[in-house]
Amino acid sequence: MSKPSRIQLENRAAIAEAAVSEFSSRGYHGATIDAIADKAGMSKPNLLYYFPSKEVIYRTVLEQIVEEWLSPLMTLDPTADPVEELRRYITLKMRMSADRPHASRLFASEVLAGAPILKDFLETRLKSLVEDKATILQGWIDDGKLAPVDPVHLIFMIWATTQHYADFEAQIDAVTGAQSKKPGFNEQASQAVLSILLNGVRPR
Amino acid sequence: MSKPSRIQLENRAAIAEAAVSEFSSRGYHGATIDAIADKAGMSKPNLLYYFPSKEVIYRTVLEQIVEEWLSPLMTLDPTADPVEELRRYITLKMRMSADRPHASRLFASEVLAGAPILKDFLETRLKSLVEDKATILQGWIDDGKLAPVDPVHLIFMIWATTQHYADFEAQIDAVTGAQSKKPGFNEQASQAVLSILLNGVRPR
DNA sequence: CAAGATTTTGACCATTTGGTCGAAAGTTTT
DNA sequence: AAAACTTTCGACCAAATGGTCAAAATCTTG
Repeated sequence: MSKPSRIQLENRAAIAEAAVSEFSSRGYHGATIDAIADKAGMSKPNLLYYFPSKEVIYRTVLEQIVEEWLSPLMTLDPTADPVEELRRYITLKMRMSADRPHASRLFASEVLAGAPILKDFLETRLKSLVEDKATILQGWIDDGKLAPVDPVHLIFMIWATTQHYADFEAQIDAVTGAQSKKPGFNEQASQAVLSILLNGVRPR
Repeated sequence: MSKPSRIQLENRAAIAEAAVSEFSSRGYHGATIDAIADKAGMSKPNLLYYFPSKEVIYRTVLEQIVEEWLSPLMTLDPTADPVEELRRYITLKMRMSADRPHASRLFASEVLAGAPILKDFLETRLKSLVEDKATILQGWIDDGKLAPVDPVHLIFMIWATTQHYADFEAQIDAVTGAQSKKPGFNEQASQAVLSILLNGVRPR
């Protein structure tokens, strides 16, 4: 096993990108290898030279997404100011939603379907991560620095609201008249989300 | 055209229920007529005697869902207390999420895919409904009865958080250790959501 | 209960699609 | 530039699946 060639790297990347796009908008079963290969600029047999099967493509891109999806949650600093920490985290997640909407939708699509592939990951790594962060939040609550709310539900709410802007983009565009494409929309949305969530958890 | 017989009504209902279940967990393309027919307790040709095609089944159940999904938003009373009105609405949506998770997920799946079927509905009826309710919310804000937040984003946040409990059930179950099946979980979730959202919009 | 209408289904067809194969085209190495 | 290796793809296959049809079974009604 030698290092992958330049062609290998380029093609694998092109396939992954095309796959995220196709899987996220058509769903696992709706996406076809042909369409992914087309979008990646190669023939179907050529694509299958790089990935052995459709399912492996799916697993591969899903794993990549999960890794980058997870990273920002890991950085909650228990010694910092809770409201500012949450502001930073929410802002980051809003930006991720705006930057990689396909990735968000692919993850959503997998979970919607009952997370057949990610179930194990969710039950182990994500679970312990959430428990970990919930402890930090609970510590802040115990110190009176945060209003008393169930920390796990707070985490769910942050995920729900931030990811909503990517996952339900079609609905948001329809209702706002495609405002979400305009520059500044994301800032406006972040404003609103931050205002409500942070006021919602500020101790009173 | 005479009235549908008892058999017609029963079978159409059984098919619709099976279809919601299949479409919501497998997606449009992943669901098969065979599986829907099986779940509805009949053969595939028999199912196709009641619905001419897969797409018509899909459209039919989606329309039913949209109608019931829409109804609770219509009842915001501008003369009532804003926080209490929002509490009522959020509670109702949380209950809907818990009662009809499949329906919620089917709707989510359609919007995730770019709302190919519902686009028109979202751009017309839902849009004007949102504009309508946003006006009511803005009125409350102008009266100082609600914190100044963009009303449209507030509506999005309510949808996001409440539907999250149905749409991401797999993730929530994984992270909480299948707590969501236990009685009382929905009350606890409602508590947290209400606490954060209502405190978030209460004027200060 | 018999005639007519409705409901049900086994057998079948056409298309789509995931995946294979062998040979051709292109690259890299010696 | 020849050998060796990597990459590409046309042609093909088998399974899955949406949908048809004619005949059988069942139900309704005069």
